[in-house]
Amino acid sequence: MIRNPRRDREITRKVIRWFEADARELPWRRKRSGYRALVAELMLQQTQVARVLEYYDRFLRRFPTIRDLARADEQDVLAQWQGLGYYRRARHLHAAARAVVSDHRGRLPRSAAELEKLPGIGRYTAGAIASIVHDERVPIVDGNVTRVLARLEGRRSSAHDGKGQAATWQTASRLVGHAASSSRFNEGLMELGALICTPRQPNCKSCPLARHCRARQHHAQHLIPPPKPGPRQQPVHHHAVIVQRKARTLLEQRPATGLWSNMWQVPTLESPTPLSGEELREHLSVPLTHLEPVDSFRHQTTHRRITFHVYLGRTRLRRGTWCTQEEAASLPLSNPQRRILEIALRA
DNA sequence: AAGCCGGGGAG
DNA sequence: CTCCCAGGCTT
Repeated sequence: MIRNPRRDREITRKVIRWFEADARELPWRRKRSGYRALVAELMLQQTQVARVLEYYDRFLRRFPTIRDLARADEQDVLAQWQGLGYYRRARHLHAAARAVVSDHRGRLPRSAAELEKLPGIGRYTAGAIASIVHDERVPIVDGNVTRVLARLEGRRSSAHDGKGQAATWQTASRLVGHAASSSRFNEGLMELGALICTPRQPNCKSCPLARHCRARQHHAQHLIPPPKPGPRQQPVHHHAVIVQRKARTLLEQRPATGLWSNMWQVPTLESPTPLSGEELREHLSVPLTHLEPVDSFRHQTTHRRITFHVYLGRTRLRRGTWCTQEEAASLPLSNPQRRILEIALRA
């Protein structure tokens, strides 16, 4: 590794200048505060900006301060998060807010080291809040930065394994050490990855770092970083039974761990294979007097290919949580379960 | 080090 | 279809 401080400083200047000229106007950039950054960063974990835009302002209107969030019921927080995915983030955000109120007098810590002690905040998120809001000189590495720096340094191998990530953190740390503004350099590097140095067809003609980019010098932009093999999706079958009685629908809460934890659903039985009506009636948590299939659809998550088999059922059972459509709308539901309630509305 | 956790958009 | 996304936690 050849050190070149002049090159490093030039790179940080180029990134900062480009960012100041071409950065998008995003809600969390309008006003800066630790709380606003905290909400934005948790929502943005493994989630694209366009998707977060649909949630960010609404969430802040519902929970204007970190104390409002700490006071809220977890089900309310989950309901605000509904549809955004990775719901553990919502519970982490809620727990972090409560920790800040109980341990820090309601003031979010300013240093990356203190922030990283909060639930749901790892090295990236702590560095992002500390550097972007408070200009602390700490590096950040997310998916965008991994790609930008791998190309900039022409590191073809192992961008995603332990060694590759360590090298990327090293590079990010070295560069931010030369930056006139940690805030604008760090955010600029991510913005560059999102807008210019994109995974498939990077727009090198518009890139402020084109002259410094080793990958471009070797015409290897498309080879870096090598694609990361994803997990294989297992096929599973969810048999969901709509049970209605006097304009109310029977719902149950999912377990506290695993997929869609603590969220709600119509009585649903999961199985590796499709079940017959008899098998479904035998093993469903609710005794049925009637059962008929009405619909089916597919739903994908990172680790599963789920086929939802939707049924209409009847029961004599009176116990349980029977909800009107309005009540159900306020509960946290997965997207497929929300779709099933739409089917129930037409049934 | 690898698995788990959502959902949608791009190509 | 595949790959990716302002990752973190658990095992």
